[in-house]
Amino acid sequence: MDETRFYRTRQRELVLQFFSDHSGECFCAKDLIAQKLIPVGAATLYRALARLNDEGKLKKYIEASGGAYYQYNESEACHCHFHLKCLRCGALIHMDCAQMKEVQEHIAADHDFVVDSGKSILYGVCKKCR
Amino acid sequence: MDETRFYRTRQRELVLQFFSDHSGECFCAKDLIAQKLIPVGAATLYRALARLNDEGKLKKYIEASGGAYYQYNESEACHCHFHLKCLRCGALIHMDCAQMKEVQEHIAADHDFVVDSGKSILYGVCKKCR
DNA sequence: CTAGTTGCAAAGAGTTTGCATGGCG
DNA sequence: CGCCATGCAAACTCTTTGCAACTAG
Repeated sequence: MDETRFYRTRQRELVLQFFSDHSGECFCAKDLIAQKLIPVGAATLYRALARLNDEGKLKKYIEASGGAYYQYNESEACHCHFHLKCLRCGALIHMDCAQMKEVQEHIAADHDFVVDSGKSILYGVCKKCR
Repeated sequence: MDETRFYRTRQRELVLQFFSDHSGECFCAKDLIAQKLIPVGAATLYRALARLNDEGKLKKYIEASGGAYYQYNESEACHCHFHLKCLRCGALIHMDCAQMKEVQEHIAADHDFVVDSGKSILYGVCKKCR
């Protein structure tokens, strides 16, 4: 049994609370620390982000430049939810679309690959920036 | 006029040659340096990769962990070429598939977003790892 | 010869880790 | 109380930059 129990601490609550208050927005650790958006030590913040991501409460994205961004994850179960990220303005668009589910099925059937839409971001150029 | 002319140097030729010889494979700067795959100084390698990417001769990808990977760019025009990356074994699968072209058209038409397949990686689990 | 290029080493940026102290249960 | 979590600072990793020597044109 490798049952480890975790404490519910003020700091992790603060982090989760912050993201919950800014649902829909993305933040990277660097900014959260530099702008002191969450009153928590840097190391603790990194540890909290990693754990909350593991727990599925936050969603982690890798941005085009390679930086890690986090966002509050409201819809755990949605598997037809892809993200579109504009390379020009940086907008993150949530694409809830039934047809994309078919795409996943196609890839699974014809390419033997199970896509995790939650971890995949499609990069391109949005309407406004074109 | 800010016309800067560039020299054709042995080092940059070596880098491009290496990628050309390993067309279809991806490498990150770190590995190229650590394994001494190209007999060129680290700084020079980084500078060469950046420039060759700017020139369009190499293609740069950001991997899930945030690391930058480069690949020889043979077909500039191919826009139906997506990549599948296995989250377990790390395999990078090249998916040349006409149906994905339709997907891009769908996203463009219905979501007003032009996807750059060369910059987008779909994450998931490959056949072997399932 | 002139200006871009190399390579070393040092500086940076972002993230992780070690360890003593603090706090949840 | 035991054990996990915190926070500081130091360590790390990957990448960029400064600079003197070098080389393509």
